[in-house]
Amino acid sequence: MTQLVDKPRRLPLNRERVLRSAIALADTEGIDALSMRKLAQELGVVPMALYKHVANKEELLGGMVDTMVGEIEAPAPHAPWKSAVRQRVLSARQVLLRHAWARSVIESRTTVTPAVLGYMDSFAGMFLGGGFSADLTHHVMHAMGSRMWGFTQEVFDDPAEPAPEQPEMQAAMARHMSENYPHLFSIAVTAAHDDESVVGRGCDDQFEFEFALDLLLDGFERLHRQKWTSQGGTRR
Amino acid sequence: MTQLVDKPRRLPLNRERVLRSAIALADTEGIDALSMRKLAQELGVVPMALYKHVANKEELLGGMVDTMVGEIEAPAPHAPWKSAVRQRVLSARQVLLRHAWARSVIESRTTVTPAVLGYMDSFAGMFLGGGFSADLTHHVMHAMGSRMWGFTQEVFDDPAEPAPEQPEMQAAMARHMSENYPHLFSIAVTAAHDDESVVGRGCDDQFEFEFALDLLLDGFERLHRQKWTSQGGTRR
DNA sequence: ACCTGAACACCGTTCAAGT
DNA sequence: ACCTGAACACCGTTCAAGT
Repeated sequence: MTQLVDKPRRLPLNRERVLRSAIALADTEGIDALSMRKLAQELGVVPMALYKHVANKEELLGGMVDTMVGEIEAPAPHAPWKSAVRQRVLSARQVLLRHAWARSVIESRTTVTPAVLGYMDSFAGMFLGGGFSADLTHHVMHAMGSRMWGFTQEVFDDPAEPAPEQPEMQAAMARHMSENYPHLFSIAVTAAHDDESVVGRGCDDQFEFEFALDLLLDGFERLHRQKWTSQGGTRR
Repeated sequence: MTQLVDKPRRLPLNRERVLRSAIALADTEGIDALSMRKLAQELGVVPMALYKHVANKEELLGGMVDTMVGEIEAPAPHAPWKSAVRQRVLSARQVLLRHAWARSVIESRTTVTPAVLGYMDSFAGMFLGGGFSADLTHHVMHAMGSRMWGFTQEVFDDPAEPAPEQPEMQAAMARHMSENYPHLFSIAVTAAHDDESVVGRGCDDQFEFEFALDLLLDGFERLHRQKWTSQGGTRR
């Protein structure tokens, strides 16, 4: 009957603790740094111990996405569809900004968990509830794409890198840009225009996101008002 | 002076041969199957031999993207901006369909090579050439996002899996869907409606892509006509 | 029931050496 | 100049064993 208290008897692992720790690790170190081995180390446990609580790495990622989805606000109950959608997307965006890894995990979407399906379902429900036909809702959901989750493909950005301090370097880079990529240069300069920096980072991502979002929502609204249907369009 | 001919003297490696082989491997086996070691094996060479022609894996991927970008049609020289953009995006889409790996490689865009910048530059040039202000062009480029490359975030799809043959299984799945995800179910059914299958794969990706693309282009056109400017909007 | 040790089949990349 | 061998520091995961 020795005292068990003396032993550093860490509370036993469970799924929630594994997921929480994985999310914390991904939040702080980035998704690439999240390996089963590192996660186990973080939890003071041998790698294989994790496999009792999570089938494999894929399921771990799925679980992480599920808890992230849980953080997105529910749709406002009696709001008109447009503001309900808008608010929800922006809420998702806030969550995504807290969990930068979620973007890339959702992109490589081997993870269509029930929670994810549930989110998409309730998302579709906002359009249907707003009187959209099932047909239009379908296309509109596709058109939303990843914007449903609050992110855009940021395929376009940093045409100019931070360029640390040296004004000489910056000038050389600006010249290089203007010579080789005149169009990108001119739009970068315009964006920076009312900002401090000249070439780099003069871009308000939130603004760009809402610009595209509202463009889409306005388009949806127009089609909805016109009772647009794919039968009347060019389908097949 | 022995005959060199007898030795299986394979033509020496060079960057192009490495890239071509890498693309072929990624095209057929998928991007995950592309490792430096497998690629070396394919070329009948030890892994380290590759590093004489390619700095590291990152640069290999960059080179692959560059040759892919080269396959995208140049913009039609005298076409109005809208059809020029439209045609170019659809051409990019054709290329992307040939090289499925390109999507994910561009997404994880550690690869902003000169060729990629060149493509984006000429893309921006189509709007500027159409009379768009630099300001509007900037926002419009962001709104295009990955659609510039001919793909959308296919975050929404296969809510129902192939379901091989068993009609009993299919029925069970349909019931499960309609109970748990009623909204997704109703829009899936509508999409499948004029198709053969009931729940799965009733979706014409090309149609969805063009739907969203045209919605955006129409939106751009409207803003352009209205001489929209971010100063007049809600910016900052 | 839960955790561990040792092992397997992979990665990308380095360094010093071969021809 | 170009390629090789052996090694390092990682992966995810299996299997049989420990408590």
